[in-house]
Parts: sequence; structure tokens; C-alpha cells
Amino acid sequence: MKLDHIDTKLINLLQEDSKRTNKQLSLLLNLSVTAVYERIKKLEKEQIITNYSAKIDPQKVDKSFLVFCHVKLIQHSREYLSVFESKILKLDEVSECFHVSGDYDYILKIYVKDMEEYREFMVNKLTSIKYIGSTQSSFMIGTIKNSTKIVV
Amino acid sequence: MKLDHIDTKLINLLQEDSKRTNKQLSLLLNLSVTAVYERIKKLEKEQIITNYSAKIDPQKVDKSFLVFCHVKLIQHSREYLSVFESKILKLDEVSECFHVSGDYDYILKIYVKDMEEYREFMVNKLTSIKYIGSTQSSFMIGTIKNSTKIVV
DNA sequence: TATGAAAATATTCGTTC
DNA sequence: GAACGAATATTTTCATA
Repeated sequence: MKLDHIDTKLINLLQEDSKRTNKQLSLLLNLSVTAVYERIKKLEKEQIITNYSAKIDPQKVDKSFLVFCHVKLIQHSREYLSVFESKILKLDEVSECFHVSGDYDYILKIYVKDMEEYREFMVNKLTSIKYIGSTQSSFMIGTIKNSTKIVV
Repeated sequence: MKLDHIDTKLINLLQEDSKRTNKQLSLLLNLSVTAVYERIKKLEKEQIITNYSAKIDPQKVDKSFLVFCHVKLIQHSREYLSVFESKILKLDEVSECFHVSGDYDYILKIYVKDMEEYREFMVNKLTSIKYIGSTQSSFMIGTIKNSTKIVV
């Protein structure tokens, strides 16, 4: 689907705040309410907008200990990769996991309460997964930017 | 604010899909519509829920080239840190930037179109920031999990 | 693409526990 | 203080032009 500049603006606006009403959007985009409605429906249908979610403050829910964990597997066979990946999917603490190039195979983003909870997570959950060669954890000590927006 | 188990369930539900209506939520939580409404308003007021956003498919908007860039500064003075951080905030390509412990000072999550666009970003934007000592880029070659949900 | 009616939803209010 | 149902306001949805 080809996106015109109104679509891209709409996408950016909805990424910033999806609770804007169609009327508010219509004013920002110089369109009628129905036109906004139709465009959003189309973006949803085409799976350009995949879903809507509430964002929360990790501190307020006792999950302010954020860790980036770099994981290397002992070998890169298809079996090893898929076993690792299916295990990771089941771990609530892991909000993101990407297969990456470079020194490590995976980068994981992990939210826990504190170091003690992270230790338990590592010992009981992560490193109990087979085929993990090594891990390297980077602890978040400050948030400069934490957006879910992809500017288009 | 103390969260009971209904609040945590509500938070998880809204992180998964914030377009659920209060009626749907009331059925899932065994509450009245008004009670759901009041609880959500409270979570918003207390800034536990900070905002609502649409999530999009990076591929469909030509931003499927995701890079984790690890940045080391030449020195850790307050001035260097704050100059770097204020510059980063202005870069649309950088969706996330965290100050971290370990071998590198910062981890950046960067969305661009392709390698060529990344090269331009590095040359013209990132490495033009003063005080950057070294960078190491990891290119995403697969998404195992990409959630914004923090399970509470 | 726009208008406006109909349906669904969100919000407010008075009351109860 | 939290929950409820009824009322009112707002928004979404959809038929029609």
C-alpha cells in the first residue's frame, strides 16, 4: 500500500497518542471525521497498524531494573536456534528478543524488579535453556529516550 | 499506589490491547463498566499508565532495518554525557537510548530503511556528535519477540 | 468524499455497601 | 473508598447522497 503524506502524519499521530478521537485527528489533518475513520480502518486492515497498547511506567509496577542481555549460543544449527527461541517466547521477563549480527547472537531486553530478581531469572530461567554458550548483561543506569514510535 | 490483582490484570490487558472497551474489560474482570472506568482513570491519574500508542509494522513503512548501536564516549564527564544525550533526543531514527553499565556507555535502538540509510545516519548524524569514542553496531537479522508489554 | 442518523461507547451522577 | 445501574454526552459506525 502506498502511503501519502496524510497517512504518514496520521501514523505518527497515532503512535504518539492513540486515544485521540477522530474529530481531533480530523482537525489536525484537515479532513472530515469519516475520512479519518476510513484511513485508520485501511491502515488496520493492511496491518500497517498492528495493534494498540497502553504504556506503563516500569517504576510504578516494580519493574524498574532493565537489563540488556547479549546471548551467544554454543553453535548455530537450526535446532539450537529454534529451541532457544521457543523457550525465550515463554519468558514473561523478556519483552524483546532479536537475533543479531556481531559478537553475540541475540539481544534480549529484560524487565525485573531488582538485581536479586535478575539473578533468579538468570539462574532459574535463562541459563537453564540448553545451548547457551555465554551471556553478557548490561544494566540500565539511565533512560535518555524510550519511545515506541517509528517516525515515518 | 498499591495495586491489587485486578489492577495488575487490567494493566496487562491494556498493554496487550488498549482498544478493548470498558464493557469487554468488565466481563474479563468481573466488574461493572463503571468500576473498570474508575480504575483506569486512577491508573492514568497516578501515571502508572503513561500513554496509549498505536504499534506499526516497520516493514510496511520502510523501516525494517533495525540496528542496536553500542556507543562509548571518550570520557565520562557530566558535560560530555549531557551534550551527547541532548543530541540523541533530536534524532528521529533513534527510538530508544539507554545509559548502561558495561563495555559501552549507551545502547541505541535505531530504525532506518536499509544499510545505505544507516550509513548516512552514522556519517551525517550520529558520529557528528562530539565526544563519541567508538561505536559498535549489531544488525537485526530476526525478530523472536518484540513486545512493549511489561508483565506485572 | 462528505453528511448525518443510528448504534456503541464513555462519562457522569446518585445511591448503596 | 469502591462498586453499582441509570442518565447523559461523546464517539464510532455505516447508509446514503
